[in-house]
Amino acid sequence: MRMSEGVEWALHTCLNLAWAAADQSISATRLAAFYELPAPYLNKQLQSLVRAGILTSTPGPRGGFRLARPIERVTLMDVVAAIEGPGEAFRCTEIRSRGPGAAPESDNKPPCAIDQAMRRAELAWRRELAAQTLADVQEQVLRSAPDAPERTRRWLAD
Amino acid sequence: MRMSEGVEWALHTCLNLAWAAADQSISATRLAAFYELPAPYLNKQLQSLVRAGILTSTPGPRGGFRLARPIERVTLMDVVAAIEGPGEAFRCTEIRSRGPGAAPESDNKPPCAIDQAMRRAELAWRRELAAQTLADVQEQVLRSAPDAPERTRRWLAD
DNA sequence: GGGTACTTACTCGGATACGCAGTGTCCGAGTCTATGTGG
DNA sequence: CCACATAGACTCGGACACTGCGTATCCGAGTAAGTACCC
Repeated sequence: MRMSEGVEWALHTCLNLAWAAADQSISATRLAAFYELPAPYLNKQLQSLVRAGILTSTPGPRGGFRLARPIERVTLMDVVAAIEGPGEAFRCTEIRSRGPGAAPESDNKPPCAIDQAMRRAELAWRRELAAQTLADVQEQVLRSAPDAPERTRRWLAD
Repeated sequence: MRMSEGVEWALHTCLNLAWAAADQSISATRLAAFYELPAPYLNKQLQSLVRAGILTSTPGPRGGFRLARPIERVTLMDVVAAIEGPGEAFRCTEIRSRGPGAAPESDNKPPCAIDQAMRRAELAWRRELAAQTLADVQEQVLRSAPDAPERTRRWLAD
């Protein structure tokens, strides 16, 4: 079970957009160059964020991407769901109702106990992701590297 | 991010082994037939469980698989780790230290804030998985379908 | 009748193909900007 | 000098190849049981 690498890219990029001026659009090319990432592929991920309503995109020269809303209202769950999709990691295929060991019809009504247990764990994961906003992460970065914002802002403006 | 289907197979199969007599080995072929699963592939998954110390295998006629220890001491985390591997879903590739936006050397010492946040969520997931044993799931099944154990035991003994 | 060697059939275990999602790349539609021209 | 038309360049957006992992399968090594045979 491996999460898409695009999630890491999207999170870092959203933070970079937060450091920059709020009313400034930054092109995918420049955002990609900041980390030496393949620009077209990052663009693909950013489009997912636009579809999810996290970013807004403006075409044409001087265009690019910007945050659709303040990062205080963007949770890690939002970004993960935008990139990875809303589907759950564990998907019960109801094998209990197949084969000679299949339970009678009446027993299929109660939910699969294994599915329930796995869902409970995954719900804890999602809850933790939803509890943390990008602003929280931003604050954490500020504490460990106070000069990061200014340095990022300068490079993006260059 | 999709979890391997083998996890579901492994969990159901471990419960089936728990229903059967503890000192009885059951072959992969019969375990697979119970749900009409491809026997060789299920065998592959069971081998992972053996390597993880959850099952023990005995070759030769009348051989097969059996639980290595009572299911009270087998958590969902054990099974998931055995099939999916110990690696974490989100893996920080440290893109912050690449490219022109790379932080100075001294700033690389503090851990990546994004990595920390993602680890926190994944830790909650793992904690919830480790908190539930197969015995808990078994008990849940008993409440919703009290006749399932006897039915499973009979079919496997047939 | 009892012990022994052998054959047999069945089991796990690892090595081998196939398919699909994630990864990476490319080109086209749209739009703003800058320039050159005419009034 | 100002307004306008035009050409240009830059942007996003979706459509097109490639790679790696998960899926599925097969065959060989090993073992216990059952059997036939000999003492």
